[in-house]
Amino acid sequence: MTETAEAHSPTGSVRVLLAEDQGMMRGALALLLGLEPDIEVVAQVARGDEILAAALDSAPDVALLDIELPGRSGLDAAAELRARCPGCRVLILTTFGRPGYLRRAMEAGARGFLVKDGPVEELARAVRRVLRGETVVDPALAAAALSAGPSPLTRREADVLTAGADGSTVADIAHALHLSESTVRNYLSAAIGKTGTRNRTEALREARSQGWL
Amino acid sequence: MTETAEAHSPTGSVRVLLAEDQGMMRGALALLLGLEPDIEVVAQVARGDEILAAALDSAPDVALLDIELPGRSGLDAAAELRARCPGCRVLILTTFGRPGYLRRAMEAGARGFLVKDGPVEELARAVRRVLRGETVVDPALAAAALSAGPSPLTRREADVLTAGADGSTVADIAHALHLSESTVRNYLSAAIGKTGTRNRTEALREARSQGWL
DNA sequence: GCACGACCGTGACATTTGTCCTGCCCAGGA
DNA sequence: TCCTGGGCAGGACAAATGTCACGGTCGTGC
Repeated sequence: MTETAEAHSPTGSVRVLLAEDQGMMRGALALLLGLEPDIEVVAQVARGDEILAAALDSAPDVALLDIELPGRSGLDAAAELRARCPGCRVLILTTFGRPGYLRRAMEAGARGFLVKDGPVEELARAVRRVLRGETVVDPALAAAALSAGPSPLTRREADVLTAGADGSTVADIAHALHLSESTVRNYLSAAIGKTGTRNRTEALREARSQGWL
Repeated sequence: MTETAEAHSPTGSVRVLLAEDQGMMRGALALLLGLEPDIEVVAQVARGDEILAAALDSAPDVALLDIELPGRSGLDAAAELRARCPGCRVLILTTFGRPGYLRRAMEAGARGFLVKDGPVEELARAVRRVLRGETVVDPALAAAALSAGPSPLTRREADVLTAGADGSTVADIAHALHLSESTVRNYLSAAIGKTGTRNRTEALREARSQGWL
């Protein structure tokens, strides 16, 4: 007995949940997938914190999740789905092929990782492959993710870095995180050192591009 | 005689050029527009510097342009099309409804300005309205753009700000722009003052959110 | 001609940022 | 048990950043 048979709804049509914040993108993808004879979009959400409820409600076979969503990260939602909605396979669909994103997606139990570049046809193909139990990942990206290793930043270092992303001063960050200014400077210095950069702005860029935040 | 008749190709089908860097988005929109019986996508490009050539080649009625494109800004391309391809109406399609973007789009001769939020149906509707000679702009956004006034930053202030966006030091910027470090600091200070912010990072954020860069 | 503003530069100065070293507490592993 | 690593904090110091006052050159417009 194949995995496909288990996962399929009896009608033979793949039930897909779509989570994507940009309205036009969401609508376009939904319409597109809906055109495929064997695919049916049963739920659409624009926020990360609406994913779980929608999934429990509509029991999709595949959840197509953007990562950067308002309310809750698609990666967090993926982990949640894994626990609360085991029949549902997660396929991550993201703008950025950051090594750290891929790593975290896999750790969260995602079955596939797709970048928003590349042709649209890949989307339906990936949905079907994931449903068949295959794992869908760009090999080059996978290699990069493996070779890069996990994030060298500690939880607090990442916190401080993101808290300063908007141009906040050391004092601002210290206040926001209930830390002393000395501590903030120490974390920032550590983050700068670990990223091999020269200041917090560069450190932030590097950490972001690696998917460490 | 209506404007529509002038602009239309004889077949009665609207010829559309699509410029959008994200592959999946581009493909999805092209497919979608292609589904409309009266619309035909005659050219697709992923870079800003390919727009003009493609337009001259395919003579579209409407050019659907993203703003943030590699190679050349969609806004610059719009101004170019206005001069070299007068029969072609420009419809800007962008992620961010920044007041300054709208202002510059209109100054560049765009006939419409659409944000990527909002439903997909708006897209085909906007294409048709632009072709009929109407101007398509979200009224709330238009009001914001008008009330905000034009950018207070001079060309050089904007240059220096963007050159420092990646965390470059004063010395880096000075070298990149062939300026003295003192001059760079003066421009930076001016930009910080005009944006009412406390440092270059905040100034950059503010200038970006206003569409001044 | 003159005022104005954009452009470019200098130098001095105060503040912020980044580095390094020290110390303490606590949890988990060898 | 000791050792290590994370979290937190203080202090001293050098470097980068931001401010200000000043001077000069252009072009545009009144």
